[in-house]
Amino acid sequence: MDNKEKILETSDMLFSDKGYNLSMSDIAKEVGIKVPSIYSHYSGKDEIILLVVEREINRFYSFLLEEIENIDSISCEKKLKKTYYLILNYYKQENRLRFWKNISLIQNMDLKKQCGDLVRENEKQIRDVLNRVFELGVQTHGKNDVDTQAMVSFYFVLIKGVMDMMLVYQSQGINLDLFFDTIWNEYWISIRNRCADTHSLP
Amino acid sequence: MDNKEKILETSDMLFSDKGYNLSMSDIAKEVGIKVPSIYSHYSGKDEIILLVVEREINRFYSFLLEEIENIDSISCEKKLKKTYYLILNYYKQENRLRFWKNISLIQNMDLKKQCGDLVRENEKQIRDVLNRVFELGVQTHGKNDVDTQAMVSFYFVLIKGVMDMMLVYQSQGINLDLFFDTIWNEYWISIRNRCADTHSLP
DNA sequence: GTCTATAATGCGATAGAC
DNA sequence: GTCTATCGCATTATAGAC
Repeated sequence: MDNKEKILETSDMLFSDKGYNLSMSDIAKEVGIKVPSIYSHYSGKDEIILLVVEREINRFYSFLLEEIENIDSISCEKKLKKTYYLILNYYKQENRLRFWKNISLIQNMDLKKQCGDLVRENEKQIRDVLNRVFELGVQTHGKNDVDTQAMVSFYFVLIKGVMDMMLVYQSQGINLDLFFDTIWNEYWISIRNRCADTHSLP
Repeated sequence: MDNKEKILETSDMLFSDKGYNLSMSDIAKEVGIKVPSIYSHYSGKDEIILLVVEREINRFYSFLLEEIENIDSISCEKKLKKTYYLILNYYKQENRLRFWKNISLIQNMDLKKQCGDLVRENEKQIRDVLNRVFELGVQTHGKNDVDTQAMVSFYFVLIKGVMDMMLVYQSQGINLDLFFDTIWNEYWISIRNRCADTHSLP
């Protein structure tokens, strides 16, 4: 791997650790070059961070959209559950959760806005896909009067809430898989009456 | 107000804005003194931040615990709903959400741990209170086999998730009250079968 | 592309006069 | 308690030799 690429890989790692406060000297030390050499590849710190964040955003959302497309089940529950675990297992990976948390904490306002816009744009796509899943689910269940947009919002709250708790639990070495299951079960009870494929009241 | 107090008030404001990256010169400028004067009141930046965070944590949790105690309703739903809005309306206040987000992002690891421990300690108290609310709720509903700990976890996920979304919505000027209501309704559907005081199936 | 040397800035913190 | 002056350090970035 050439140094140009190595700089980005190193910066990805450092960004997940230190966020915007990663320093050029940190990068140089880790890559094994001196600071001025970095400037022969990139214009500066902000360009590097933007590139690293863009790459990660594209990687995650293209992965997620492709995986969701490939869920062959027509069951609403299975699609939602699979997506839930897809997202959470992605964030369970070393550093990925802190990487994403650090995006929203970039101190440079211009850069922060650029990254935030990129995230929102992609998140909207996921929102649309999920909305269609819910619409199909409530139709199958024969409840056309249900507000699917609210259900998507609630689904997002669920994911974001679990991610927030993960940060704490991860540092305490608590078993995350068990936590994921517990929360999913609680959640599924909440919506199975509205978009389950088979009626299964308690 | 004397300068000693004014330094803390200013630091509270600056911390919610810049987090750990607030600078001694920022504080001095805002208070209207020079940097060395701060050192005649406090030992340094870390002491100031610790004091400011401690004050905020104590303020919030004593407020919350007192308010929860004072909910005279015996209805499980009302208690949970009231608590939900208490917390979210507190965080809706100018800066408070970013203040709390910044606690978890303090770059000084010792300081971060001290603050984190303080939060966890207080959060555990809230957890216990909520657990009793759920226990009472499921008993009244006659469903003793329900896992109330999981319900508390789910309730926490709910709150944390909404808070995460608030950060985005707040900056976009979206009506938060409507969002709070939507999510609460979605949530309540999920648990009314298990701890509602009156059976009210759809 | 990589280096040495250095500029320019900002930071937390201190000495010591008043 | 407040100030001026200053230290020591880290940061991003550039000039110019090789």
